Amino acid sequence: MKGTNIMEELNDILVQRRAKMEDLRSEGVNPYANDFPVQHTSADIADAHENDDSAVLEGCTAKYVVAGRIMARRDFGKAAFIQIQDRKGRLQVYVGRDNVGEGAFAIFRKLDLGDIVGLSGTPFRTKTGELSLRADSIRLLTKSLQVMPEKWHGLTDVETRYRQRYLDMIVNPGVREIFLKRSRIISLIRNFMVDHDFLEVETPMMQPIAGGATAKPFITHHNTLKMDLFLRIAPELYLKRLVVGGFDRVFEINRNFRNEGISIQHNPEFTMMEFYRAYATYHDLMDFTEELICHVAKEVVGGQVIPYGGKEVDLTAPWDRLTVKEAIVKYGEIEPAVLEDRASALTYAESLGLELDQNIGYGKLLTELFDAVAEPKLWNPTFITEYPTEVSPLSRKNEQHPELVDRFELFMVGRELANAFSELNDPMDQKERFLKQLEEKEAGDEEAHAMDEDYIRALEYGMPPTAGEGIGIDRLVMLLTDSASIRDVILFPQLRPESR
RNA sequence: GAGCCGGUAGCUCAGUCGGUAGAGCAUCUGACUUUUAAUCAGAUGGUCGUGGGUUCGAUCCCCCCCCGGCUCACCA
Repeated sequence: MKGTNIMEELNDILVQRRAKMEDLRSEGVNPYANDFPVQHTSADIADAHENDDSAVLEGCTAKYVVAGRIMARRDFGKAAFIQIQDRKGRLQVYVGRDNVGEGAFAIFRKLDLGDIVGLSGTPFRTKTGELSLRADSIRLLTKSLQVMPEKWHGLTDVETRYRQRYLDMIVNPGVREIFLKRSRIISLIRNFMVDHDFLEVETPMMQPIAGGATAKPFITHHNTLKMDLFLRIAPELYLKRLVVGGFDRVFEINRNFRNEGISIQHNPEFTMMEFYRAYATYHDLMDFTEELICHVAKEVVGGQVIPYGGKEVDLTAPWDRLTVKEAIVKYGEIEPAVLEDRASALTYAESLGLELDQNIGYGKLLTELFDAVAEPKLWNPTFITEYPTEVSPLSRKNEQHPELVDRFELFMVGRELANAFSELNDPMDQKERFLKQLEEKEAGDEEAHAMDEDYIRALEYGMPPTAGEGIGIDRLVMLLTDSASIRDVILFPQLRPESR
């Protein structure tokens, strides 16, 4: 039988809800009304009357028209207290038969937790002192056919929270807070950049060559062009083309996609801000980054010492600055000489239990050591400089030490938050670096950088000396919202499809 | 990709040393016009993640698979 009734698959509560909705319809109540002009929020009432005592409110004739979802309900036969939730918070409403009328009250009695109502009323204080609204009218605006999670324990199952984020947002106020903060953080960053005369731009998400970083890309296909495209792993090469074109202070806040593992700090799509500033060096960007993040933290968290993971992070400037080697020496508690030649560094790495290719380059070896020994211990913000040229195909070489590049990464709470360098603008050098990367690709490194001929051509027209940086926005939001997992700061984190 | 842990009512959880399951909240019926997890009386609700095996009998033991979490690997 084709038309198996879906009702048969529903539990009793869901069947009841649907039946109630039909009842309401038959009584002439539209369960999906669309004609209620809301005039106030819960916050308007709180803001206006939080300091009024019951005597003052007794004479108050102000009328408020609000709407929201019923989150709690305490019935007393001919009256009830409900709590409604709107975008600003919760409001207690006293609904009495004598105030709203017998007909409206009879319908109100049939409403469920989760239903959305519109109502009007005047403020008063209850016997226990809670600022509330005494409804003089109430009506159903939207029927909820699903059941709200438990009022006390709420929704804690992480899988359901991520899959049904809407429900998570309804019942977990902390989740709302995080995403309100996320929005605020991004606004603050955007305003800061614009105030410093940066121009916001949008560059391709679908790219014929996935450049600007070393990572495995997602592949997609354009039917009409009959060509594969890559979802971008970074906007870098396009933004630098804009610097060549004369937009010499640009930034972009947008998604990158990397086809790699998922973890507590990695989502396949993540938000990054990249910015480029001509006539600046990576030293300038260290100061700029300090200023930017301190500013955002002050606005969002209220200070420079912020809670994270049960501890505190001190963002007070100036931040520590160490070279890669200094950091390994400091946190590995070794003699500097150990790192001065490849062989002794490799012996040291093996003593730590690192499994490395015997042919690993000296530069790569140093960064492996740094990741193992120093990164997890960098709690307060620290700039790390003097990265090997070998692992930095797009960075400008240091003029005194060409085996190093003018680059820093910023670390906090044991993880990388930003990566910046003085840009390589010598097209010949750039071409050689790309060729070197191609060799590595042929040697089996899937993530080696691809050759981008047009980018070389752009550099040949001349790119002014420029410094550029990428800041991981999700990780910054994690830090400023004291979130342990990147999934807690991404509205819809990537999950496998729900099995049915 | 590997290891460990988990999946029982709408939600939060307990439980069965193998004899087909309980609580609280929610829901339903009734009482109640100032409650704050309201209260009181009664009631309903489950293919115990999926499939297979062992067994007289499996939600429980074994195996495969699915989904999630954490750790590691890769990376930002």
